[in-house]
Amino acid sequence: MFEKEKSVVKGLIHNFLAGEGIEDPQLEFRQIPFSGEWGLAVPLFPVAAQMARSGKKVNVPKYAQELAEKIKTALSNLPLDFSHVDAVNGYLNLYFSTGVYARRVVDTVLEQGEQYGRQEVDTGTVMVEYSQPNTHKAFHVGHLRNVILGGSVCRILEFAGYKVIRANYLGDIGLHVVKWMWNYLKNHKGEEPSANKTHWMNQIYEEADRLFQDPENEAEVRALYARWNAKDPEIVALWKKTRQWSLEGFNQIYDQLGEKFDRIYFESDVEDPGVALVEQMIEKGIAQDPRPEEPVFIDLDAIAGTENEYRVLVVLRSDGSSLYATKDLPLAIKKFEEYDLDQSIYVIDVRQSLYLKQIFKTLEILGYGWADKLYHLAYDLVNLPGNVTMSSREGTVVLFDDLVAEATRLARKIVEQKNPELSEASKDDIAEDVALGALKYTMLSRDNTKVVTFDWDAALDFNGQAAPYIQYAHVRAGSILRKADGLELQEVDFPSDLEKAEIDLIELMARLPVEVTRSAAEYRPLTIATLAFDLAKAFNDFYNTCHVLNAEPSVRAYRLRLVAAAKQVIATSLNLLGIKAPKVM
RNA sequence: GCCCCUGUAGCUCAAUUGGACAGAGCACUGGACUUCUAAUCCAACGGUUACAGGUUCGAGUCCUGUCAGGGGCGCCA
Repeated sequence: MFEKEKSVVKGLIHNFLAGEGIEDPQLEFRQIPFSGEWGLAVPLFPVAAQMARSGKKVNVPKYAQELAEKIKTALSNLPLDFSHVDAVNGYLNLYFSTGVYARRVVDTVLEQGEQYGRQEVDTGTVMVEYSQPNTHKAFHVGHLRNVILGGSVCRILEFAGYKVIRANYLGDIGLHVVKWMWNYLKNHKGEEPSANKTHWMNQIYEEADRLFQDPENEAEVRALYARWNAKDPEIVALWKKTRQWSLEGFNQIYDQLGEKFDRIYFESDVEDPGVALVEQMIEKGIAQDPRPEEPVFIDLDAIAGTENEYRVLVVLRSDGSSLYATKDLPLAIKKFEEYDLDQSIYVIDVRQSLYLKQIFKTLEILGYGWADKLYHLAYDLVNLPGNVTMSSREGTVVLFDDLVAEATRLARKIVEQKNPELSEASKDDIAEDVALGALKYTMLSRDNTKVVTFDWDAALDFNGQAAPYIQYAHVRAGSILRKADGLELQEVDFPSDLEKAEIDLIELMARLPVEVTRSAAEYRPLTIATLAFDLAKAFNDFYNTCHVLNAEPSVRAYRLRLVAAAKQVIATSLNLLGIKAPKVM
């Protein structure tokens, strides 16, 4: 927003330093930490350090301060809209005229509306593969982190200028599917899924998993697996039908979460191509085939000339059946055949880091030039208190629909208290927006590399640094604007003696574009989550200290614009996190 | 044994990527609703950034080592 100012200032400082005999100085702009006034800070330590390195005997901090003071004097005629300049602690601080800055930020936000913050600097097509659930099984809190992270990263990348293709990869084959079908045929034949399809599918799966412990049952499942492998038409038909149920169940969940996929890949689609690819790799001498004693493998370290870095990747079982690696290789290739990708991102938990590194390396060895465009976006697990991993065998898994139901019930109770006069339908909507928002925010407000510890109390705590707090600020802003209906939102000047609360709020709004770029570059929704909270906090502070509707007309005029702009930026940041911003709550 | 991640206030987490005084929330304590929605705000309390060295004008951030926790390392997914 201040590129022009930056380049002008940079030019002036360059000229001055050149006069001092300093060529090609390292100049950068930072934010001035003290709130109350805006400006650009130029640290002069790098320049002073340059001098020190060039042989001159200087005390760096002292010299930096001297330089800052000299430049300050030289800049007596301030260009553009700067009001004053200071030299402090080795920094040259250039302050903007408050009113001019404030108006520029607010006008920009209102002019660009929901496009404010959108960047066009990053272009290209990027595919993001995320969610990747197994059909016929449950959807639990661990899966939730993946979807929420992947979904938010997609929104942020789009907002940063990329064309994003959302991909999902479903585990629709394997022992778990056969177990499920066996139990269905034996104990549930003819049944149809209940309203909550994923829940119903999972119940049958968990029962199957228990029964599988009995050797007699296991033998039956193995027999069914053989029929499945032989492509018995009856079993294939059942598989397709039940897979569809699972898909519909997942779509219920994705709808609720606001996620949509552009391309769905099935494990079953890449199994045969994978086996064929393994045969090719054996022919080329890339893979070794000691079957039947041992499985087909690739000695990556031997090929790459490394030690203990890539290890060994097993690509086919000794009985010829496929593994994850068998299928991930052709899948990667398929993606680049179908789309012209500049980047292909895998949102998968951190435990698979080595595995994905091996897959990427193998594709490089196979000669695919795009292998360097593959990126593993790793995130850590969702554990239970005491760092206990959730396990369906232990019965410690928290299912998605149980969690959402409980959170929604609680949110609904609070809406009932706060706003009893609302219609039942809108109470329901608000409760769901609040509940899902809270769950999403919990997942997105910690770094990808950190373990999320799930506990019910924290998940259902709607106070403090949480989505409902941010949503509430948005509601308050909307409420003011609604009551101001009839008052024109005309462009007006901002005074130079703004309140601290107003200044803080405007400063945060101005940061959105930069944060979008950074968040996209790092695949970290966290930075947006932090900004959203800071914005809400600043707005609530403003709300308490600065009255809008009953302020005198000249003040009211610019504050109304400020409120409208703040509402917009809060809504945009929530949207980037995939969190709904309700109108009332 | 080797590799990766993590370690910051009692608890859960930030920290503009090496910059100015390490900041929030929760909890605890004390205050604020005849005023735009109190799902709010204000104040107070809380720190040897795991430890020890090193690099640097400057280190929570980079390097080395140690300790602690988690994860990964040939036919699981």
